[in-house]
Amino acid sequence: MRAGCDAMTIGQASRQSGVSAKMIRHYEAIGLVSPAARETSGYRLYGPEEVHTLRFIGRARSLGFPIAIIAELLALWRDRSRSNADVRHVAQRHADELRRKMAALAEMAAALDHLVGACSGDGRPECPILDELAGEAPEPVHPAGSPFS
Amino acid sequence: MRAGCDAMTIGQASRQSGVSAKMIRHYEAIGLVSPAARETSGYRLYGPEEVHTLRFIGRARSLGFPIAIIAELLALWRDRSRSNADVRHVAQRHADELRRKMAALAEMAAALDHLVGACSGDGRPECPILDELAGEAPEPVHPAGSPFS
DNA sequence: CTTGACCTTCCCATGATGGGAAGCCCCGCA
DNA sequence: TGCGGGGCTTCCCATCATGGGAAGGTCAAG
Repeated sequence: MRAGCDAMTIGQASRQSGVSAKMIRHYEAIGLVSPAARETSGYRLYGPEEVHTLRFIGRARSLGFPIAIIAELLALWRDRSRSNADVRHVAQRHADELRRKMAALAEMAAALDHLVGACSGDGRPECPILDELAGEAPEPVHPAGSPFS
Repeated sequence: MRAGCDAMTIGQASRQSGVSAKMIRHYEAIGLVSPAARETSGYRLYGPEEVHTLRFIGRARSLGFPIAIIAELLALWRDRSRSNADVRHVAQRHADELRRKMAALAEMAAALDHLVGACSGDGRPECPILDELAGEAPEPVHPAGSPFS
């Protein structure tokens, strides 16, 4: 494929990659992608190669990878002598992180469900939810351990 | 209980409430709590009432409530003519939000698990994870006649 | 009086994203 | 050739909750 024949502006690159122009500039500013070539006017120029990279970044973002990890993935992507074990390890660590966050949310949701279940919602002022938040829980939800670390 | 007899500094209030001094000042700055009384020296002074409020905030935070919603909860807490239905509704909405976030994470984790499962991690450069991120997915989710398993 | 712990305010950083302003550029149309 | 509209540039600000750290004032114990 001949490069340089189908250069495009940031708006077109944005549309083709699914990454907002704002984000493309941001990724350049923080060094995630190398500075784009410039038109004499100062406009950034993107070729299919760059768009491909941006799409890679977009997909990684949609999987929740943080920018720092995406930088690692990009380096591995470009390194033809990489080991897929390294890539797998990075992905595995991120999956673990996602599960950690899920567990934290699940814990909150469970506690919240319990409170909501304890509140009749019949329009009176008495409210176990507020009582619990105020620390005046008439009965401990979990017999041991306060919600604070 | 008589108020004003056991005033304390921000550090003590922090220890008793479990909310960091930094955050206590922040909550005051953004108007979540009313400005603390001041010692002649300029030190903030907190009584049991304020500490109680801070603990309320801390518990709500530990359930993942955002500050804006905590402000609502505080108002309801103080409103003796509140309806527990209102409180329940606020809590319910937050629980829904938590579940929404959990679902998003679960989706990412599932996709990631699939990729990790497809990568042998045997040390060679070939890596389905990078292939997928690059958009060169060799096989759809259900392998339809692909040469590699 | 010194020392050390504690307090004050102010600024900055996180992480990823977006909004918006001021100003330049480019293309098409009359 | 001139103009208008849309796209591009940079720069600043906001989110959301939290913390780090500096410069300087205060207090209590030794």
